[in-house]
Amino acid sequence: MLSDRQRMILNVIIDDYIRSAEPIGSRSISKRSDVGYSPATIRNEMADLEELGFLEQPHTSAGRIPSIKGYRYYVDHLVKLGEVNEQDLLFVRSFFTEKMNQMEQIIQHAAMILSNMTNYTSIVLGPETFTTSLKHFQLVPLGEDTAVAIIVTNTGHVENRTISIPQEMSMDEMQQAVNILNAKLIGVPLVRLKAKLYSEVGQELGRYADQFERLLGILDQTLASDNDHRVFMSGTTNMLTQPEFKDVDKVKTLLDLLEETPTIMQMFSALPSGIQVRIGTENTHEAINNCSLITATYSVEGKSLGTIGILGPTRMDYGKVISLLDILSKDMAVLLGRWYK
Amino acid sequence: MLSDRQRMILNVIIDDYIRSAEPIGSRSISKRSDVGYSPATIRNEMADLEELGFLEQPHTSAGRIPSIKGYRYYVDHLVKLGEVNEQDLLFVRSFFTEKMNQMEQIIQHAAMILSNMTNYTSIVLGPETFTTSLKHFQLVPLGEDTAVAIIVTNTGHVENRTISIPQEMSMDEMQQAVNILNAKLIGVPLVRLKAKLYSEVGQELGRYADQFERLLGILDQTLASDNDHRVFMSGTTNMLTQPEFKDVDKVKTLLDLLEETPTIMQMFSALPSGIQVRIGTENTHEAINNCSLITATYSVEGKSLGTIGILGPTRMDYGKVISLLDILSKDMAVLLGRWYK
DNA sequence: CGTTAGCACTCGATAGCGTTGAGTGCTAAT
DNA sequence: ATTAGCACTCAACGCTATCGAGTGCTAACG
Repeated sequence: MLSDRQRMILNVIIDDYIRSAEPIGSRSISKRSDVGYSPATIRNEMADLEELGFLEQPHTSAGRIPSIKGYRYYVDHLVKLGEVNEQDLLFVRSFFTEKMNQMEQIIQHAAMILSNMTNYTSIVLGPETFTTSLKHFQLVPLGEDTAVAIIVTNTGHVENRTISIPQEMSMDEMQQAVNILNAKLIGVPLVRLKAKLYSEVGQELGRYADQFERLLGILDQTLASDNDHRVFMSGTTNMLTQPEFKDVDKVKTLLDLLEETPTIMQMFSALPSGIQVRIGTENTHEAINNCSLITATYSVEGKSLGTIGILGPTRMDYGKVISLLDILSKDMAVLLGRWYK
Repeated sequence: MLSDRQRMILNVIIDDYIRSAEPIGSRSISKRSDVGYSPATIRNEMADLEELGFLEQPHTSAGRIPSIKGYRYYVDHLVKLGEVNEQDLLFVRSFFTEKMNQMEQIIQHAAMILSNMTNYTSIVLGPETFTTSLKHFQLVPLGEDTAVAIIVTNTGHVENRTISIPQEMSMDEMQQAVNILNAKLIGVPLVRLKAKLYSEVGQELGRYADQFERLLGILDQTLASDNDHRVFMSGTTNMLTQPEFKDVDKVKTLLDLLEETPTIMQMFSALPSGIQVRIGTENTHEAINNCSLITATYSVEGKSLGTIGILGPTRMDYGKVISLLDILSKDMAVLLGRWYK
């Protein structure tokens, strides 16, 4: 479809544009030592590339910038994965080798590393609920009529909620019910928990009637409240340093989007495994139509655990980001693998 | 120091400027129905006020804007506390009357209400650690060599951390040690916990030697890790809608500041009780030298629990914000009072 | 025939310049 | 003491000219 020379030129244009954020002219390309053609020749090729839809002109007599299609081709065929330099690699690894024994800590750090090394915004989703199961359920009395309900999952995630205990229920009764729940429910995946509660444990606890009903409510509340605990972000303000976000209005819509956890979850859910690149309008949300989102899933034994991603301008250093995500997703998988063995 | 008329004029200028964000001229003041003077008279007074340092002129032939000193005078002597209208009051209260039984939930909501109602950025600090004490300490085994350490405080706050258990220590031994710790340490304020650990419990657990040392480390880790859990923010992007933040650079320095939890903590710590207003350069941090920070502490039985605050441009609706903070801090005190009775 | 030099052309960006109008300070009249 | 009147200032706005980076086309070249 494209000649070697066209590919070369497209490649150079995109590389340069990623660095400079300004339209690239034929002269500047011609001057590069690795390009042996005159500006005129380059111009001809550029005109062709534009006709094919790989390049765009902001206006006549400006240089060319890559189009979405151009970026797409670049990502699919041209990009050289930046061989992450030794130093960076060590940096990444060192972050993970310290005593990092809590899952959320690992995830948080991953987000930080990503945003620090790329200067874009990083988004990390923790493991999906359906792979986690209940490890322990407990009530800790606080005062006369309050207690803390604590749920521990096999991933080491702890969810807690302070609840008020109905007057007519004694602490002892409560504790007894909790014991039964523990006996029956440990090991059950969180998503199936509710169903299991009603079906199996229901009969067993039948005689506890009222109390049981309340406890269910508590468990339910606790489970419902942790939906947003699993999105981590870092470097949200990095966006502001990019020249494409000089306009405050764009910044606002973008930052507002990032604050809406449900939207983020939705964007990240149902992503195919492996590395995905969504360029500009390929993204469903309008607010990021001039952004690119690169995501990588991390998984253990074939099971997808979660997703890490980088959000930056369409003019993004794809090579670097992709290779970084690749490394990091694998490292995370190894590290998190512990919890799932 | 100031004549009645000067005060009136200063008041009008600041009120108008807060609304319009644009320099106020003599004509526009004169035209107001409640001002019976001609522009010329107003001009004379304005010139005097400027000489006294209450007003500033961005440039000759522009209107006047309040100076820091002007705002200060306004806040100290002129501001009419916006009598929060019935509807808003109900709105605030309704937010709190629902089943809101977890401390962090209350605080989070308070931050949300504040930012929603003011369109500025709200910052809320949860109760200081020294008023909270240990309620419960527990280990939940996860796998062969890992466990979750859970600390519950009397405020209903739960702190947790996944830890790895040294090979040479059996779960039973561990559990035994935990039991002793619980027996000895419940009720001890968190800040004194560490000292108490070494002094009192040390001897008791002497024979557990090694294990004890490890457990200490665990408790220590857990306590050290929750320093930033207590700052809540809402409406950070509201800043962007203010005309004084058209400039992306200012926005960035500001948002960066807000992301540094330690700095925020530092800013809020050691604030005198009651309502405080820090205008412009009265703030220590340069990044908010064109902002005003209004804070209110909330306390139960004379003990200060925490702080709620609003960060906005110096051109801020002081009357509204102050009265809102007043109401909210009192409501929060009542609500949180439960935990401390 | 592919490549390149030359040249006219386009158009955003920048600078210079007059105009406008909001606002001031001063003076003299009320 | 207040106000009307007036000259003055200055940012904002719009207009025009200039500049230059970059293009597209044509013709010449190897």
